[in-house]
Amino acid sequence: MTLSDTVYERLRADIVQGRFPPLQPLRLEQLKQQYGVGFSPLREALNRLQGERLVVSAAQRGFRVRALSVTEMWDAVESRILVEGEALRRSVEQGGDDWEAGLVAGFHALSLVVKRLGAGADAPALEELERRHREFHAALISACGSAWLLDFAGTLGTETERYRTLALRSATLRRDRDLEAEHKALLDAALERDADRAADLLEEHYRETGQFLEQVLGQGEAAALR
Amino acid sequence: MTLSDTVYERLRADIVQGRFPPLQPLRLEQLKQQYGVGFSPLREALNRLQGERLVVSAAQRGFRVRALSVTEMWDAVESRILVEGEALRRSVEQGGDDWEAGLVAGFHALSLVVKRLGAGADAPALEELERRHREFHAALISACGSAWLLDFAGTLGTETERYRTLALRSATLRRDRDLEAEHKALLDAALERDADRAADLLEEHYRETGQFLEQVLGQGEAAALR
DNA sequence: TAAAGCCATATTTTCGAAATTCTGGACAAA
DNA sequence: TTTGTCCAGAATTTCGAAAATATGGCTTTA
Repeated sequence: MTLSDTVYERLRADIVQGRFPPLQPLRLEQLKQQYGVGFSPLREALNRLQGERLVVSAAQRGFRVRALSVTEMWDAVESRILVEGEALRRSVEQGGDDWEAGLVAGFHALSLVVKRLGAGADAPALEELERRHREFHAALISACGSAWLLDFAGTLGTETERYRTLALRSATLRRDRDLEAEHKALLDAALERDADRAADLLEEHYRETGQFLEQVLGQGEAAALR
Repeated sequence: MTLSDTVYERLRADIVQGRFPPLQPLRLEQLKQQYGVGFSPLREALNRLQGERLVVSAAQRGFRVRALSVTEMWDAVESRILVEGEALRRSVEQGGDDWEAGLVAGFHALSLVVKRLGAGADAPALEELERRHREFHAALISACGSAWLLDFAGTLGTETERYRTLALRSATLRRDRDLEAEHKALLDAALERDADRAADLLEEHYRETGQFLEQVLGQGEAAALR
């Protein structure tokens, strides 16, 4: 693993988890201090992040964290529904035993951390929740057989993760929403090989999240979107 | 425009048009000579190309041109049908006067170069054809309103372009296929605001191209896929 | 003969200095 | 007052050398 790779991962995490707010200029001199590396690995990492649409750059004017907006959030959510919906359908149709095993394992791991959390949820616990959530959804579509769909799903996943971390800083999940039940229903539909129902549930799941995000972002953290 | 940008575009064109064959190692010293720049802009360009999946890299082992294969080609084609199909539907539903104007203009420009080509087609003429073809398809989906779908469509477009340029070097377009008619039908369906028909035609159009590519790649240029 | 260790060479990766380019404010002219 | 120009400071971009790492052939050993 090169220095570039390390710095890439650290920068990525710092952006996704909102430690660099949207639109913040990423000054090389400062990052050099912060991460303790030279210009070269920094610029390489930033160029790669540009490909994932986490940063933007203008010639001779350096890099900035990409902006967030409610409009853009809905675009990401709807695109995700399209891409992951199709990937899920294919997985349900083509997935083998190992796919099913991965699903069950992923759901169980997610349930455990959800229960453990209960009411109190500090930052590292939320990160763990986010990670297992991501892994469960990755497991759902893992047998789709398309590298491109998985690629796009990954990009959209980190994109929407930016909004989730932003929202969860100011609000806690609505009590009237039973996330565990939504995931359980998704798991059941997948195991029963009901592709249409699974895709519908996934669509519903993501739209709900979108509405939640819109609500929170609209009121509380509007400042963070500028 | 920085040196990085320039070198990025040149490298990109050289890969897409097959002047660097698949799997070819991209040695920095050689590229340095070839493009007359230092290491920094080269590595930045290569890192960005990695994000577009045109090159791959392994730590301490440099960069290579990404491989091509028939399997991967079909994945790209099918993903393209999904993404552009949805984008086209939305464009047909939401597109305004300027969208229609762009469509008609794009189709006309494409027809002109197709007619001018006739039988003889040298390399620069083929590049022009490819450009207008790309622009017509871009115009079709340009009013979809989704930055993400346009982004994915662009990536898949350059990916499939790699296969087209490879195939067109060894084979000429089948005579029994009337590309102009296919495009005309697509244009008509779009202008008549028949989203379903347009999407079906687009799907057909891309699948036909896929079969053509499979045929050519399977026999003639199989060596180029390794 | 086969396997393991080692060295010379080729290549990538990183650094810090130098060159280039932008920004914002002060000053002058209309 | 407004507009335009110029300059100093700040930031990005580029370069070439130095450090770190892989590769392939050679020798040694079992």
